[in-house]
This record gives sequence, C-alpha cells and structure tokens, in this order.
Amino acid sequence: MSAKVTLKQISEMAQVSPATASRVLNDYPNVSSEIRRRVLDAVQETGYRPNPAARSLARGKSQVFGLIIPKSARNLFTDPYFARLIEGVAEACKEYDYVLSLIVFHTIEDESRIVSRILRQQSLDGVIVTATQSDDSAVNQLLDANIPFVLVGRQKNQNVSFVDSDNHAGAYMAVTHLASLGYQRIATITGPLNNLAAVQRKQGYLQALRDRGLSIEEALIGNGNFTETSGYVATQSLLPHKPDAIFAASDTMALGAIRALTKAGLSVPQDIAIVGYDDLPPALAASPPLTTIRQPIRRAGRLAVETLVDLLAHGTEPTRRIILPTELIIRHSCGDG
Amino acid sequence: MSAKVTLKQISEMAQVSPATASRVLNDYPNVSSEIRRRVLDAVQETGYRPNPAARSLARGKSQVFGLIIPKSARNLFTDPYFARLIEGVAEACKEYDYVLSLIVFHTIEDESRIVSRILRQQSLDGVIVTATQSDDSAVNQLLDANIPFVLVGRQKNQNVSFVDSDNHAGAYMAVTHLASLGYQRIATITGPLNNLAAVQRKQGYLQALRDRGLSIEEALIGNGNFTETSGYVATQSLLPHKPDAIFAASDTMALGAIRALTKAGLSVPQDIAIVGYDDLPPALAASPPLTTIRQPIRRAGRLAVETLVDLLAHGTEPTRRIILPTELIIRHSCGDG
DNA sequence: ACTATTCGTGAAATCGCTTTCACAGATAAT
DNA sequence: ATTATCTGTGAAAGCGATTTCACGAATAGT
Repeated sequence: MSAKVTLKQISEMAQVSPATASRVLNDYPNVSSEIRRRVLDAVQETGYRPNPAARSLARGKSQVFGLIIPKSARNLFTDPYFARLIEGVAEACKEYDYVLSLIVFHTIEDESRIVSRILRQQSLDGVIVTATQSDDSAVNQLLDANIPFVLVGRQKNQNVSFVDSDNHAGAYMAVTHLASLGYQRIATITGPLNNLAAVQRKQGYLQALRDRGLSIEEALIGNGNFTETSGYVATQSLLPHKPDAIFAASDTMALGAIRALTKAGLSVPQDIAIVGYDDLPPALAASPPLTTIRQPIRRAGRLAVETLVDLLAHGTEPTRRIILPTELIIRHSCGDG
Repeated sequence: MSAKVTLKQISEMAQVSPATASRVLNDYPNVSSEIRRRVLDAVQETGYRPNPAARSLARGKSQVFGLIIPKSARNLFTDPYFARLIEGVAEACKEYDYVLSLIVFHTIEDESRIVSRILRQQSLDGVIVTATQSDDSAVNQLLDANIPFVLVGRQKNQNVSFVDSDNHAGAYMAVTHLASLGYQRIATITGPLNNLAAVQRKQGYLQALRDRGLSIEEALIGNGNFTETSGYVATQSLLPHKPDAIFAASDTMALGAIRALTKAGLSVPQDIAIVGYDDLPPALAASPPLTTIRQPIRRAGRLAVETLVDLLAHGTEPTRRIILPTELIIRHSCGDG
C-alpha cells in the first residue's frame, strides 16, 4: 500500500509491455479490451498513479498553469475579489488535472524578469493573467514568447483571449436603475482610468445618462482608484455639486462614500442614493446594505481555465472572447426595495 | 535566444562532462574554480535554466508545496484572511524556488480522497494545511503517510509543527484594554468552538476577566461562527443582559454586532464599546473604525513555508512550534483614541 | 489465392538531469 | 620510497513515463 508503484510493475502484473500499459492509461484506441481490462485491474489494485515528473519529461508538458497577479494589483490583493477568482481557478484546475501555480509579483523588476524566466523554464503549459493595466508589459512578453495565456479582464490589445464581465452593461444597469427611481443628479466615482474595467464602467454610466436624457456634468464625475479612501475623498469633492445619487464603480469605494456622507450628516438613501459594484460581502453588511452590481468572479476564474484548456487543445486562433453577464442586486441604498 | 538549452549543451560549451556541469549547478564542493567559471559563463550566456521535470524525476523531489484549504473553510474563503495567507505563502514559495500548488476541497469526499492521492502521486514535497478543525482527518492522514507538513493555526494534536498567532494573548489584550478603560460588563462573541483559535480566544477573554477581578457571567458569552450574521444574532441575545462592552472574536462578527446595536438604537462606543479581532480592511472602514487585534497573517504564511523548508532540510523532529505575536490596534470603537 | 492494409503489441530510444562508480593524478602518511 | 587517502573528472546507469519503429497476425482488396 505504500512504496511507489511504477508503470513497469503494472505492466508486469498485467503481463504486457510497459508501452501497452501506457497506451491503456492514455486511452489509445488500439488495445484489445482483454488487455485493457488486465491493466486497469492492476491499476485499481495497486492504486497506481503515474509519476507527474516522468510524464512531464516524456511529454514535454508540465501540466501546470500559472496564475499571475501583477504588482499593480498589490493593493487589491486584500480585496475579496482575488480570493474568489483564485477559488474559481483552483477549482477548475483541479478538475482538469492541472496544478495551479500562483505567481505574485512584488517588485517591478520581478515583473519583467519572471515572465522571461517562465519561458525558459518551459515549466508552465499556460498562464492566466489578471488585473492587468492597459500598459502591462507582461502581456506582450507572453505574446512574444508564444506561450498560451488568457486574460481575466480585458486589455486594450485586441489580439488576446480573455474572459471578462460586462462592465459597460453593469454600470449602465446601475445608473438606469437610479434614473428610473427618479434620481436626476447622478454622480459617479470611477476607478483608476488606466484600468479598462474602470473606463468601461464610466462609459456605461455616461451612456445610461444619455439614453435617459439626463445631462452629463463633469463636476459629477469623481475619480477614485477602487480604494475605500479614494471613495471617501471623491465623495467629499462631489458634495458641493449636490448629487442626489452616486454610482460608485466598486463596493469598496461605495463604502468610502457612505462614510463621507455620514460624516457630512447626510443619510443614505434618504439624502443620497448609492449603488456599488462587485457585490462583495461587505456590501451586504454595510448600513444600509448596498444595492450593487454582481459579477460572477468565481465563474470567470473557472472559465479562464477552461479557455486555456481549449486553447491548448485547439490552438490559440481564433482568440476567445468571453463576456459574462452582470446582475443588479437591489438592497436598500437606493431607497427602494 | 529561444529553443530550450540543455545541460548537455552547457557542458559542451564549457568543455566538461554533463556530470561536472551538474555539479557546478548544484554547488558541489569538488570542482576546480576554473571549470566552475566556464560552466557559469555558459549558463549566463545561454540563459540556461534546468528543466524542472527532469530534475524532479532524477532527484525524486517535485519542488512543489501544496497549500491545502479544507472544505470546512469554504465559507471563510471570501475572508480576506485567506488572501493574505496565500499571499504570504506564494511570496515565500517563490523565494525558495518552490511551486505553490493550491488545493481547495469542495466536497467532503474530496477531502478524504485527495490526501491519499497526494501521497501516491509523490508529487508534493511538503504541505501546508490551514483552517483545520479539531477533528480534521487530513492531518492524521498526512501524519500516517509520513509526508512533511506544517499547520497554520494550531490543532489539538501536539505532535505536529505549526505556526500560529497568539490567540490567547490577543484576546487577553483586547479584554484588558476594555477593562482598563473602565468597562465592567464585558461580553464576548466567540468563534465556533471546534476551532482551536476560537477556544483560545475565549480563554484569553476569561483569563483577562479573572486577572482584572471581573466576574464571569455565562450570559455574557455569546456563540458565533466568525460570520457577520452570527455576530448580529449573538449580539441580540447578549443585549438583554446589559453588557457595556463586547469583545468579538473576529472583525466580521464585530461588524455584525455593530449592525445589531445600530438597529437597537444603541451607538458605538457611547453605549457599548467593541473590540474585534483580525484587523482586516473592513475594520478600518467600519463606523466607527474598529479597535481590533492584528495578527500577522502574511507573515504566518511565509513562516509556514520557511518551516517546511527547514523540515525538509533537517528532519521533522523535533516539531517546530511558532507562535506569532499580536498587536492591539486602537481606533474608535472603544471610546478612547 | 495473393498481395496490401490495418491491428495489436513489444523492444528500445528518448526526455534532461542526478548520482554512483571508476580512475588518474596529487597529496599525505608511514 | 611506498602505500594509503584525497581530489577532480568523466562514463554510464538510472529516474518513470511516452513514443517511434518494427513485426507478426488478422482483415481487406482484387
């Protein structure tokens, strides 16, 4: 029950050559059912599992996927977003029998260097990259190196496979919801605009305003960077312009907004309505519980893996573009529900 | 610059045998400095990196650590705790040149099965286990199988290496802080008592009460399970007994407590003081910002890896027991600061 | 009935690195 | 001076799979 079993032993037990045993294990077509059974029995009996290192060496594939989280995401790492994403990725990797290797950059030199190390080392079959900024060099390096990868969250470069949620539609939904409740002076707090998701949410906001016939006021657009503090600060600069509702491009910023409003003696939603984005746990616990946009993060992680598997099996062309739907979760920060 | 470089090529460039080249790469003592230089030069020039699969195969080690997160932690996975822990672990793994393989259980059958799969597969050099419950079978299996591992967070079984933070001292500090501010009827909301950390925090609470000469009242001890909701519920059952302060064994529960208090028309800290535990980001964003106990989670992750490396190098005996200090972070939920 | 395919199987090479063994030359011990 | 011990190095044997090649048997084609 203990010492490692090898293919050779299996083949002896089944009285076939290792070659044939290997064929059985890899589901090759041309093996007689009789032999297939004998081998499978031996495997069953011994609890044999192929040695991954040997297999990697012989096949020239590692059966490892890397999940790379660039330095720029460092502050975001405390964000439950990543926990969710990682969870989805880990789960799917396990299912497809890949080992998940987590690669977190900490310093900038890391970033440029590690990617090239990955290549030489030929140790990753594919890579999932998340939280890229518009200018991320990692993407280009990966591209140059011709190593299969998929992005979670889009990037400007059109020529890559990605899975993303529909930021534009999510923001549009949020703002439309506010408008339909009768709010007129709807402000927004954006994310950092070097992040494509942030840009798209902003555009969704603008589009909704236009479609609703509401005017766009520069003063009602505050800039944040997804952090609580930035939400707090942005809200303070928004207040003089008398918004009656705020669409924050992340829950965390929405929380900051609430804090600023409370401090200013305003109450939510009586004085100002708020919609967040993400539907992370704190949104539910906030007071009032936050109306927000939910994006299927875990599913995105899983799909990223599945896309990668697909890429490996069927080639990287054409690039896969997957956009997941978002939902409006109505709670109490808009005065309805 | 591209196609994979092998040891053989290096050895040819340096005009030595592959054996010697290997020696250089692995820092063996008996190689002349002349040859060492030649080999190193060739490595430099080609950007050679040993093929991990081949190395694993030859050495019989995988250079992979597993981080296993049992099913029981599932609900906790949204907890930033894990993000932090993973970050620490990932960082240290990278430093020590290990690949980190994330193993998340989803179903119970998973748990019992996967561990045994890990063994057969001989694919993990070591394992870090977190969020174990008192009765976790994974630990015993690992023990039986003789595979090196370290726990993050203690467990009842004394015979294992672990890194943990000082839960008892943390709780003690929190409660002592409340007592020294003059609070007399200090309640607590515990974590699930099948979790050793929760038990230890409760004991720290009790001890502090005793040392301060405060009486212990069963009615002031509420049971929670680390979730927001459980904090909310526990607080409601606590209120009839008129506590003037609450020590919640997690920030998340503290948030639930605040919600319950607010709903009951009580304000923090004027009516009731609160101390949390963890110092996760929401603690800062809460209103009022939460006084809490900070534990060095990321560091714990890093130390777990280092301990594992040590275990591998110097044997698993004696078991390593590392207890990290906690800090009291004073903010505004206790009426001071 | 006879050559041409297809099938099922085993022998052996290979993947890239580590490690044991043997050996010559240098150094130390007697 | 002679034998014993190191030292530095290379040849070659693994590590445990996969895969190519070859070959006899079975099947198909004419």
